[in-house]
Amino acid sequence: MALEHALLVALREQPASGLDLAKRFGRSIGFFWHATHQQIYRVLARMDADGWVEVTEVAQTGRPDKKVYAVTAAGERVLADWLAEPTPMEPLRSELAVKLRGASYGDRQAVLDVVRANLADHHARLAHYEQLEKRDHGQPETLTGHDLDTYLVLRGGIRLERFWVEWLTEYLHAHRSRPARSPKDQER
Amino acid sequence: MALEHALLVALREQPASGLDLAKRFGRSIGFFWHATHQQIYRVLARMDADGWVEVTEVAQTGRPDKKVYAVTAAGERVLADWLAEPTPMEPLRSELAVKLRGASYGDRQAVLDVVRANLADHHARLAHYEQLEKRDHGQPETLTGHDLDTYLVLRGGIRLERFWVEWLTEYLHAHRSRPARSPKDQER
DNA sequence: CTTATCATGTAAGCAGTTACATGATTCC
DNA sequence: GGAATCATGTAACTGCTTACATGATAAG
Repeated sequence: MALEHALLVALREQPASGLDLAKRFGRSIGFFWHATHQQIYRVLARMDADGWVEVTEVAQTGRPDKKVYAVTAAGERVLADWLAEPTPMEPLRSELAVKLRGASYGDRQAVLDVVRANLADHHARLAHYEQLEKRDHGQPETLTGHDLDTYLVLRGGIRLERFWVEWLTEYLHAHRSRPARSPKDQER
Repeated sequence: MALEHALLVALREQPASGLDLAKRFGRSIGFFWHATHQQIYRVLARMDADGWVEVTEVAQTGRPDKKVYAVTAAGERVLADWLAEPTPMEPLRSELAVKLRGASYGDRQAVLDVVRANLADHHARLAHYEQLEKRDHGQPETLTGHDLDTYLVLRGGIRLERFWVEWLTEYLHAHRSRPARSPKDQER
């Protein structure tokens, strides 16, 4: 379970409310982690009870109050300890990969359409990430500390999207080279 | 939820018992899906109740009986329908990525050690997959149908491990080029 | 006047992990 | 005699998702 620790990292970058965090998890941190606001609220409440974070209620004009969370000294210790722990290799769990493998047990063309749709999504994301790279990280050679880490995680996002684009392209290409005998033929 | 469908794919390849499936999920299918035997037993029981699979009790000499599951006609239909459904882009959830991003909030050297350990694991897996490719798929140009799909999913496993190796190598290299001022310095 | 955004939460349920249990057999 | 493998399962728990609820303001 690492949502706690992902939240600690996010809050050390910048104290924030639950909804702020949910939004950030849809952006930069979201390259490799995702969480809904409900889950974030629950975990935040637990972390507060455990003394890892502290809350400041902030009144806003024309908007509901918000609870801004910040990491406590105890939370900093928890995070530092976790960072030094070994992380076991996590197995990827991909529904699309199961479909690629099982394509011959259904309508092949329909699966290829699903693959094409996913390929388009990954292309779009890759373009978006590459734009972020150009916009936010002008001269990466000069970066150090946390700024360097942020950049390198974005690099990971880019590399991951390239992995998807290349793999799905290979899949489509391999099946284009070996079409069904007749266009409307069902495989068997 | 796709474990059901992953099991349907596995059982269409070859009818099997719960433990057989658990073992297979540690191998080829395991490139992109993983499940423990307890989870498999539970899902298998539900699929049996739903009429997606049927059980044959097989007596064995010197071993406990086993229940061999096979996909029913209804199960085949469920699988075919699912294969044609669009699959939303799934966000990757990586604990290691969180550590990369948060490294400056702990002992940087300890995190680099964690990264090195993971890099070694991914190197080993990559070598293993490449060996499988060489051993099981001599001339890939000749493959068609399900054999081609199996090969292409293995290709995905190889590409994914390369992604990890390249990304983690980039991370280590970037931090080797920008060392702490003094060897025992703590970052801040 | 409706929709979207800000902001926080409750409730119900499913998916998945971890620990434990059983009972026989084969290997060392 | 002890450990490992084959084979199936129960029980307890955690993590996470989905649906729903509230109540205000800003934008179209």
